[in-house]
Amino acid sequence: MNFKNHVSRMTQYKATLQRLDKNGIERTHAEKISSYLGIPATQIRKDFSLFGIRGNKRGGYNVKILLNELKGILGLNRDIPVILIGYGNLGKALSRYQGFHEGCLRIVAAFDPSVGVLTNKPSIPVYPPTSLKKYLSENPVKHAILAVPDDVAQSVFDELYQNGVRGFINFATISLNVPEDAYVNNVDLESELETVVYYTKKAEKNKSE
Amino acid sequence: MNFKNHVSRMTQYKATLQRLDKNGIERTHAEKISSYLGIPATQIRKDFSLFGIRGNKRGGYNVKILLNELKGILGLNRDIPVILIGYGNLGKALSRYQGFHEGCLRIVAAFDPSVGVLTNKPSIPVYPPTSLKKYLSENPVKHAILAVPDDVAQSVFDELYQNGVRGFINFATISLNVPEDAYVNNVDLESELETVVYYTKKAEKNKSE
DNA sequence: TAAATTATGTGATAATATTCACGATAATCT
DNA sequence: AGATTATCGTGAATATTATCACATAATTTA
Repeated sequence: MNFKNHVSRMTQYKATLQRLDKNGIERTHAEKISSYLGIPATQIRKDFSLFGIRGNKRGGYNVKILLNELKGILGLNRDIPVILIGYGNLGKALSRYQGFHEGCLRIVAAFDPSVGVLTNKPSIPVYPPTSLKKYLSENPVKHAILAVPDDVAQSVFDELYQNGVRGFINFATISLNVPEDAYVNNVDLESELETVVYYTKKAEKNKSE
Repeated sequence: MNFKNHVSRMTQYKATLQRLDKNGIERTHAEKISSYLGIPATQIRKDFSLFGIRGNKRGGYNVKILLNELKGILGLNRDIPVILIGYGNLGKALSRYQGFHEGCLRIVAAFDPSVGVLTNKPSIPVYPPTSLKKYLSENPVKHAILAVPDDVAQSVFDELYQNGVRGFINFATISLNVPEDAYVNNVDLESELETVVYYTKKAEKNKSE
């Protein structure tokens, strides 16, 4: 079983529950979450069931408890340090990305060859790639964001893997050669936009028929 | 039928074919594409079959022809202008994103309230949000990238929709209320990174078992 | 305290997606 | 030319994922 969609939905549930919690809401239920996310309530319950989450017949779910269960399942109930490789435009954007400041994921350092010529003061420490090995031996970070050009992506990946990093989000548009005990989530922004073009055409056509 | 996965794979095939073409390669075949993308060759042929793409028994596919067919199916055989809403860090990164410079997708303008106080010279024209309506009446752009804060995402979406924009990629972490004839692709970077945490744990465990 | 109501939880069912198995055919070899 | 090989194309089989239908439990109402 792959769970690909399940897990992605679980993160959405988590985000929704965080919002509810922040707004001081104490109880919720599948229909409510459904209305926020557009995911059928029955799907939500099925997902919960699959991961062993139980609610209360009548009365739904306690927001704080559910949120903690979701965090536990996703492994997000502790601070997780992440390093950022590549401090170009995308890297900078990610290092300041709102979403990361609220959750438990922390970008703790960036690595980029242009470290000497940075004009604006970066919001996190930026080191030269040569110090990567030393850094990882002192700070055993398990997760990295690859925001580097395609042509160096594989070699950067290899070095990170050799120094213990196992989880990656990869913005380069090549598919990496990945050992079994590592995981890479490829995010191809161009491809995402291209699917938009396809579905938009389709949505407009459906409407006019 | 939703085709969600099919279409996303089709964009990957397109990207691979573009690379092959750029390298001057004239013929390819399903196994070759498979080795680049890690998608089974039989899946690739099945996808092609579904969209009516035919190759040559023995001899595979002509790269240029296949590439054109893929572009045609995806609607990417002409220049497609895209506007960018929100010229913060993420917006800037996207406007300079390599991927977009090679394909047929062009970010033609950005809109941001901070237009007056930009320090570095932007690579595309940046206008204040107030000129959005006028711009769209003169330039009927159909696609937009939403890189705005959560709290304004829905109202920005509504204004764009009212002025003819129908395809969106949305980086805000709220789910938008979307009319039937529009399409929104939500990209939640935090969620993407969270799934990495989950699967990395799982990959490491699998290995050690 | 019995009836009505609101939600959950899950087995059964339906819908989708992927992989397999193999026939067809074009290119190459002998 | 005939045999051999590489590769496609696709119906059938399998696996995965989502939805439905409904039994069940907690709460409220009368």
